[in-house]
Amino acid sequence: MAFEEEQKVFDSFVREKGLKHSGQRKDILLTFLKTEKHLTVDELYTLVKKKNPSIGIATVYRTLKLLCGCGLSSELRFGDGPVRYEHFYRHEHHDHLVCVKCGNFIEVMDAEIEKLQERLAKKEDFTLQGHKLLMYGVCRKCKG
Amino acid sequence: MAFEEEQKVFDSFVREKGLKHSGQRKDILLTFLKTEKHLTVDELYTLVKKKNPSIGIATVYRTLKLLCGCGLSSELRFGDGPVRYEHFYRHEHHDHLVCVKCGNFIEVMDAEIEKLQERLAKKEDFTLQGHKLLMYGVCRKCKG
DNA sequence: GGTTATAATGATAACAATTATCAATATCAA
DNA sequence: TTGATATTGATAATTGTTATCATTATAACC
Ligand SMILES: [Mn+2]
Ligand SMILES: [Mn+2]
Ligand SMILES: [Zn+2]
Ligand SMILES: [Zn+2]
Repeated sequence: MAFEEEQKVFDSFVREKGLKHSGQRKDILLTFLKTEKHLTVDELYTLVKKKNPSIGIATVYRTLKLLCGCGLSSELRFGDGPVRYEHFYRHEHHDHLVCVKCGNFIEVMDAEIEKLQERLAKKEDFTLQGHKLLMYGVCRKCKG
Repeated sequence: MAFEEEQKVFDSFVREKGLKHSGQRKDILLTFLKTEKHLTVDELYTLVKKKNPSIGIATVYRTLKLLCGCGLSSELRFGDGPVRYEHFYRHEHHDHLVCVKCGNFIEVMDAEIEKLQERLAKKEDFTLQGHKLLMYGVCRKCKG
């Protein structure tokens, strides 16, 4: 079974918090890990049901919260619609170019932008902990 | 009466779209304009009711959509919770430092960051139309 | 000014996403 | 093995928002 490291991260988190393991959590975790996409709860729920048809959607909500808590995942919010979850563990920080035509997005990173944000925060005597930068526009494909 | 320019913007929009004027829309517009805050629908609804107690919240939702449509306002989405509306007309573009302790936020602008976003988009052959940058952390006050 | 087509309104139902509740079940330390 | 307690799935409740619809208001036309 792959994803030993990620499972170890989750195990420590569970132990540390006095939680318990469960088959459902394992199914959800592994399905999430093997699907390298920005998934909604519902999309992940549909995928996990193939492996475990009796799973409840509430458990998917709850488990994704845990995955965010232990640093394996992080939330992504576009306009309205449901929250999306992306991989976080051992994935470099990145921001997103969101295409307003097709809905796809491109992952990008710019060290200078990151640095300038720090400078900006310092100017306001603000301790920066994180940020979300969403850039909207039209992607290459959709420009035809 | 103040805000003649903003009212003119709204008037042209209404005329152009074949809509009609109404007392409610005027009340909502003026209350929005005189309140220089990042308001939720509910907050604005509460304020407008002081002037016009019979107003319905649906009309506030509808009118804020119009204000965004004509460029007088724009939406702001933090984590979860309701959408906030801020002034847009004749307000320079800016981004936000959001304090995770007190919930307040600071408006900031950095021309270099803006420029670098353009560069980043161009590299991906992406036509940039706009962006939302939220920076999370702890503000001066909350650091004690 | 009165007529009339049509847009706007407010109440409220419907909806979507999420969280809370709870009885039944599973986990795991002792 | 036992027993305290965490987890589960179903589903009710909640929140924020949009849709519906009968009634009312607006404004172009005469
Ligand atoms: Mn991503
Ligand atoms: Mn602002
Ligand atoms: Zn596209
Ligand atoms: Zn603060």
